[in-house]
Amino acid sequence: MRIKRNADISIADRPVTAQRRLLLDILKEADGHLHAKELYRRAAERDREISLATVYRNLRLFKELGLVRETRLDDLRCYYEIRRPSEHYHLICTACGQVTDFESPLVARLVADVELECGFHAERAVLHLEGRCGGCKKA
Amino acid sequence: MRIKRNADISIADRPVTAQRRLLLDILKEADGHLHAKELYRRAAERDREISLATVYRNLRLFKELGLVRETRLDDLRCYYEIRRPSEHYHLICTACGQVTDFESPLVARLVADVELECGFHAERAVLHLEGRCGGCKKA
DNA sequence: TTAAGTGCAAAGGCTTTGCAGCATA
DNA sequence: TATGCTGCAAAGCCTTTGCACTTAA
Repeated sequence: MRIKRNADISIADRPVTAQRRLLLDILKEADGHLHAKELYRRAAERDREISLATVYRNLRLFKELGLVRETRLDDLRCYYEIRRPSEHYHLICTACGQVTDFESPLVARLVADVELECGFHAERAVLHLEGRCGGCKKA
Repeated sequence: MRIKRNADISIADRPVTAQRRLLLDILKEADGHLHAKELYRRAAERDREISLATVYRNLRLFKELGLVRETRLDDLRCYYEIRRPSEHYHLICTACGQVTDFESPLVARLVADVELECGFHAERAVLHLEGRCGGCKKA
């Protein structure tokens, strides 16, 4: 066992262990859309002792702290990505599996419409479009 | 074991067993948003011998035939509902758990925008808004 | 000492699958 | 007989949890 604390980043008031730092680093490098096992695989390349339980525990922590966003892009598992200032959504190509981000001002309008018409106050919109990306459309 | 075939409805060219009929009936009555175990629970009230495996197998069949739509409204499980002619989306109240349907023409516009701007051809939009329904907003 | 984090293994919960028996043609 | 559906039980997969040990303050 070796837990190395690291003071140059902070995760709320929680201790920053080497594992946490490593996981956040990988999430940032990956630019999103990692599932837990893939994150674990990449982390294990740099720290052979890290465990899957630690990955899950910290993903949950990051999520609760708002550092990371969890989304279910398929029916198998959750995907995680560093939370960015602006909300975005996903395009999922059912042919090649590629996941791309997109933004649209229409989502905010839709949320406003729903509040007016249904009285429902939305705090989060989960939106992804499934179909064929530019490349696969041609093929 | 008793498999009773029933000719007065059809499921593509597949045999309509008593179990399939029962499951479709319950899905129709429920007006959507059932998860597999709840569907099983309700089915078992009328047919004590039906099995959870049959529920899952037939949900998958219905899904493949386009009779039923599967959506993950939370991270635990999938929810199933009879597919209706017009596409709709869901409002999920994080306070009381209530799930409501809504439609919006903005989704079609968004899909068109994405096709123009990103070259992505969407075949399905998965959209739900999480927040507080009218009742829970006041409380 | 006290509170918190970790690895390991076991357990949970949802879903799928293997198998033998039954149903229909 | 041949194909397809079913129930049951077991297995799969993702995720969480219990426990003992380690770390840091």
